[in-house]
Amino acid sequence: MSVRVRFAPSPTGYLHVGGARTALFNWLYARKHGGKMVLRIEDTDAARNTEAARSAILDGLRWLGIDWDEGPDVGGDVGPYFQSQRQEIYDRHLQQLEAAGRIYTEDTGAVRFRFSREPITVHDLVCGDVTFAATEEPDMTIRRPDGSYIFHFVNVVDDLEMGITHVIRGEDHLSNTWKHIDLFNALGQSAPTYAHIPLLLNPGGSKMSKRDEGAAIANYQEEGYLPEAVFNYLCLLGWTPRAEQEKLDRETLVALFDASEIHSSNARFDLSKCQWLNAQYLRALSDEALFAVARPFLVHAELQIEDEAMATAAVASVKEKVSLLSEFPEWVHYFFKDDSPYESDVVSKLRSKPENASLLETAAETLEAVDEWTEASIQSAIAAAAEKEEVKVGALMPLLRGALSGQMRGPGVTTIAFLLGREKTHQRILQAVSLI
RNA sequence: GACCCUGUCGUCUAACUGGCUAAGACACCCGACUUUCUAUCGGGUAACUGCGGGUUCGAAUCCCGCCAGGGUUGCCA
Repeated sequence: MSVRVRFAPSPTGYLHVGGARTALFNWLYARKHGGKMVLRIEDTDAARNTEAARSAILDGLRWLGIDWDEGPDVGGDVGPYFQSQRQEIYDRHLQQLEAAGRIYTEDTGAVRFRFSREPITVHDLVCGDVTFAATEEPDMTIRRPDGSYIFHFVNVVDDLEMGITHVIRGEDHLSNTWKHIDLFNALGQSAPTYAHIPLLLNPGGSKMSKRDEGAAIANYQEEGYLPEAVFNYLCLLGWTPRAEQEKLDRETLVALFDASEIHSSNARFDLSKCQWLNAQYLRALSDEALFAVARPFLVHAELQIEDEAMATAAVASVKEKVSLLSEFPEWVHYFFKDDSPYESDVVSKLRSKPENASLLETAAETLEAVDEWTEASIQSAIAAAAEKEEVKVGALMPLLRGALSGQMRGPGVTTIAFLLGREKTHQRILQAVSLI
């Protein structure tokens, strides 16, 4: 029997990291075993079921590169893939339960499922065999008086109808799984194989909630994470790929994935490691690819991109210094704007010695005299200025850095000057001198 | 309360069926390098493996008890 897994989010208006990781583990399992990934929208709660809420989930999944073989937008043989459109299917299964004598209707009109009240064992790929004693809970409601159905029932019916072979979901469902198995049995079917994966906890140690930093996948996109980095990081929580390094691409992760190696203890979410991984991915990009992904962030910061080649080089010049795309503007804005203020440590550096003015003026002169504007010629012009002023090159460089960029950090000074061009280089040095 | 899952550096995790000095990554600290850095390189702090018993020549690993954290216990999903 070929593998069929599913991710079944309810439309809440955003994709939660925990949900994303659940989707991701399902996806890995499907791809690893050549199975099908089904996406089903659990929108039985009409109040929350909006188009915007639904697309937020789909967008999040697509951004992460998690695709589905059946579900919204792609269709499939066992649809519809929205629970809100499956009423007749549920009605049919309710009748089946009725025929089996397993339901009864309350005075209020709600329908309850009669538990078998026998011990039930969940055979779980992650947690092993977990046995629940015969329950003493009241029978569970599966249909409301208004005719709509409750989660546990529709979830089971859909998994059954959609031929789901493996249910990979958060551990918060483990305690209710016996109810699902009871339902499967009552419908004369055997339950799928379960794998309950550990929960994602916030740094405080409780279940990640909407409010926690990093809870919504859309935030990662906005803050300049690359989807492959987030994908990679999420894999590392609760599962250890057996590899030399931790930066691993999708194909490798699929190849290494083994559901039985998923841990059973919860994991806290560590944003700084996710950032570190993102930095690794940024560095691995070509200059062109990096510029393509950084560009929207430059535009958002209102930097005017006139010369693409220059902009590409500017972004590339700080590639190793940045871990999020959103950090680029603050590192490169002076390549695009002339009115960026000098940072305070730059001003104090410039004013630290009275002779700094003449040093810079000399540099301006030797740079003006350069024939061809290349990094090499810029380097020798600066060296010449230093020699003329009888100081070390190392004494002049920081001044020039501050004068040209307004910052005491950044790419090499010759690179800054080269990318700025002869004219702006000259202007900015004189501007700095006027500040002294 | 009851039931379920879990417990190794601050965090994520290693440690084959019990066997080297409990390993790595992130973070942090220090140093070096460099014209600078949130970069790079090097080094370091950090876990009596939750606690207490037991089995064993030997326990992170097996057993018991306790404690702690998380989860479930809806006419939410």
